[in-house]
Amino acid sequence: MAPKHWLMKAEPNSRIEKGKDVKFSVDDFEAVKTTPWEGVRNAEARNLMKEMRVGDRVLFYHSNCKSPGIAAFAEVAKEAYPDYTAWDSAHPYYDPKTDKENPKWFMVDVTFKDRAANFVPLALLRQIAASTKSPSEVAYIGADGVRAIKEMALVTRGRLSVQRVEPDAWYAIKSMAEKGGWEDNAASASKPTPKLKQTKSKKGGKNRGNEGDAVDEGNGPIPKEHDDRLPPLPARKRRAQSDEEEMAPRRSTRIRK
DNA sequence: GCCAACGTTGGC
DNA sequence: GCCAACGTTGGC
Repeated sequence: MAPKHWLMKAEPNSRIEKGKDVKFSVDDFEAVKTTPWEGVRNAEARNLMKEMRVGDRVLFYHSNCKSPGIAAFAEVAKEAYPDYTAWDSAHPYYDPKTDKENPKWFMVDVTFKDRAANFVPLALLRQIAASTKSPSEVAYIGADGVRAIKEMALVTRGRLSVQRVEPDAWYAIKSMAEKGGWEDNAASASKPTPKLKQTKSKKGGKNRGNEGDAVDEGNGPIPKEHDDRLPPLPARKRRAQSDEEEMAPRRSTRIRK
């Protein structure tokens, strides 16, 4: 049967969690090609991964960064199996409440397919979703594309790290990634992003691929775990209600305002 | 099993 | 770095 479509989020910027860098950018993804999508600690996201089948298509999304958006296309390479990182006490997403007899968390393997020739910023998707029709630059996605984008979980709820995507939305985004056509700043329309003159040094050889703009997280060297033995840490890594374990009743440190 | 407090997600 | 939104927790 026809492949289904999904969206999966990863963080392109370095962030240290329990001593490990959870960064997983499109460049990291392209370099490893296939990765276990470990670290998902949210039940709904996990359930969606269990529905995935080999060959399903995946939008690879850059999250929690300066220019969030769709950076690449990928494919499901292996169906859900227990996420062993939940049992590794040294792992950032260790979950002491689970055990091997009765796995709670699952992951799939995902294979990198193509980089988006044009990074598709969340801001553009929001802009499309906010209007009744697409901006003229992306008129080619048609009414169906607009409708489907309006309905994307990415736009309507945001906080889920693994989402279902309907085919029309997938095709619309695929076209946008291929054709582009929008102004660079259309994406950041609502946001005052002063762009400096581009006298900048053109990012030297290492094009980080964020055509969206140069987020560039500290050009740090790619984290060592890039050898094929160590899987990178993709996915939303938080969502772990794990630490705390049995102790620590909720403490009220909340001081807002 | 309700629901308010709490913590996390993640855009901005 | 702020903070809105929202999922989770746990007291009752």
